[in-house]
Amino acid sequence: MALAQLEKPSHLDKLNPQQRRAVEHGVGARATAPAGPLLIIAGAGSGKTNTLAHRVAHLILNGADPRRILLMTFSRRASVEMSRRVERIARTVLGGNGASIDALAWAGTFHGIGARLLREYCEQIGLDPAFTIHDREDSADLMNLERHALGFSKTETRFPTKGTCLAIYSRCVNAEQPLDDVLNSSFRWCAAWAKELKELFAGYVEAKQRQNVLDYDDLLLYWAQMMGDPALAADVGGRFDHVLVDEYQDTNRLQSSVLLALKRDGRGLTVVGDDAQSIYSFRAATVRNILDFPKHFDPPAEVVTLDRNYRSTQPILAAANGVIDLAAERFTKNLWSDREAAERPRLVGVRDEADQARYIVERVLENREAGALLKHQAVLFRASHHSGPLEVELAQRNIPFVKFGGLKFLDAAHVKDLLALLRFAENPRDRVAGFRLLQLLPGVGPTTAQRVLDRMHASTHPVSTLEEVPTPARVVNAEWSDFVSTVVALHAGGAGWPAEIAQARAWYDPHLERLHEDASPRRADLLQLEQIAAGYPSRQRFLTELTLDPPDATSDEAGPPLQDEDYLILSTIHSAKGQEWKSIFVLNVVDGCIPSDLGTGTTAEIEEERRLLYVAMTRAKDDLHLMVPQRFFTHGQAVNGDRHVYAARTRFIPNALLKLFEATTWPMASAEDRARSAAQGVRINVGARMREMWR
DNA sequence: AAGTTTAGCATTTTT
DNA sequence: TGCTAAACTT
Repeated sequence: MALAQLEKPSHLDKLNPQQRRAVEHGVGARATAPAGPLLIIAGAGSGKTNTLAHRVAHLILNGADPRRILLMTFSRRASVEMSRRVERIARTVLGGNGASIDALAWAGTFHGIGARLLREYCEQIGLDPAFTIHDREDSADLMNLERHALGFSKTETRFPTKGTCLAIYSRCVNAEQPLDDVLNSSFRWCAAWAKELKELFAGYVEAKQRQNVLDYDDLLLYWAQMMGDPALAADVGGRFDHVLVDEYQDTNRLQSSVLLALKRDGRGLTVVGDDAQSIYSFRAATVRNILDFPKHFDPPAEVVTLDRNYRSTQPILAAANGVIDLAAERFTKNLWSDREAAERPRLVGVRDEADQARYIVERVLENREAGALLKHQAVLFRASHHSGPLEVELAQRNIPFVKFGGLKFLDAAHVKDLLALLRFAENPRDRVAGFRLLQLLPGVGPTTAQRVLDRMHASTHPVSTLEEVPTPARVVNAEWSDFVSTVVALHAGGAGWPAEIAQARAWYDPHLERLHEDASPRRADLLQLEQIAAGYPSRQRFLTELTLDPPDATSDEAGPPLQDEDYLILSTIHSAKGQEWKSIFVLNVVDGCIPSDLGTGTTAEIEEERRLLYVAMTRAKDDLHLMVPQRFFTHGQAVNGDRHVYAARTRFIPNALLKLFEATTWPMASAEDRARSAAQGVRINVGARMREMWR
């Protein structure tokens, strides 16, 4: 490895001076210990991923042990990409001869790394190693069980729904704020229920512990708690020489607590982010983490700012800068680029969502004719359902597409059923899984299910207790014994993985047939699940990884396109984070969609919506189309009804910014049409109108 | 106690 | 509109 230092460090040649500073910070021949903390403020398209990957590779090439590097990214996708790049850079430098470097052993999301550490340290912190992890919906279900048990579902005035309760709980944990503060700041309408909520949360926490399950928040919370013990903290922190965190603007208080506990003096710590792209405050992320990072340490962290954009043409950047310039608070500098281009981004007025879809399809095909792959073009939107009409148009015109964000494969009932069986076999105390599973049997309802689970729960060997439970009154004997023996066999794990999933599917199949009219596409989904399962070494790993990184392919009849096929990208703006495409189309750039009219409309929320538009715009390399449909048809009427509302261009692009755009209408409007739509210049809240239709 | 029907409800973004 | 939860029937 030392030889690498003697070679010309060609991998640094392509970096600009700031990037190079970020990469080389604290790395040198004389440096024996990891350097002090580093903050990289990296604007959109400034080569952030590349810089971070180079830094990791550079550390390794200078003798850092890749097994002692912790790299935390926002999503699994980002983590895979980062590992790939690090390896490529290192391989290039070392040439074909040297054995390739060890892969990064500790690259993943905060939650994924947390889960892994907790499995490893579970004995020290009194956690059963067979714990299972609840996804959001499972957590809400458990919250609901508790909500019923405490009688809050039958209150005089309506008690918050399970989802709201979980959201409140989750914010308390992630923001490290007391319940009263959270109620006051974010859930004002639930403030009257403070006492009951506290009781509910206490019950929820106890239930989780009894059942040996953790929710998403626990993965961070337990980790943070573990770091509260000096000996454990030293042990865990001592495993890593370097800790690097990507997308730091989207981390929350709890995550920063974990991080600071890992590296209290900041040595070896690198965080990267851009406050202008902070879009996850609904998940309790706070930009204060990134802003306050330098002064956490003495001496303060070194700050390197990357403001040269390599992605977008200058006119696109000018427009994006224009939008973010109007933000109430700005911390980072404007980006600059030397990618000259004549074309300004387009602001395209269309009549309605159907025209919007037609315009996009035409443009996408045109681009393809001109040589741009579909994969290099993306349609972005605020909310998952905004792409509905476009999806219809794409299907009609036979254009393949993949959608990111929104409904997950795992949300489908049949997939959840099968996973419940596997999870119950893994952890027979998991009540949410058991409750769902038992009720699949004809003749078992909530009461019987509860009774069986109670009995299992009272025992130290829940599975052998299950074997002793007599067949419930209305259940067919054969069905019951079939069920019990399946659970027993899976729990024992004799068949091995992934054979177990075939076993589970065999048991479930008759139930699938009985419960669903459309059994065959669902069966195909389960086969696909089995394929996915084969890629994991064990049931536990499969369940854990699947919960932490759910596949986002929706199970359309067409099935997911094959890898070598070309397809158009559809994505929520949130899911588009960190990515780039040649052409970008942003749907519904109107008030009511961006900003979304949901939420209470606080200044902070509005500002986040502005950043969301900024993120969407800065994904574009060569062309950018912002779509502004004028009419929205309202739901709840016959297909050819014409009740509709008018929308106004988003408030984030006021008249003063119009010079930065090429304003067009499509199809080419006649003079009267244009006059008429000009007369519609009233700003109307579309979403509110649409909801009013149901009042 | 299960299973079915109807009434009432909210309706983003995700690890 | 599409879903969940309460009310109703078997």
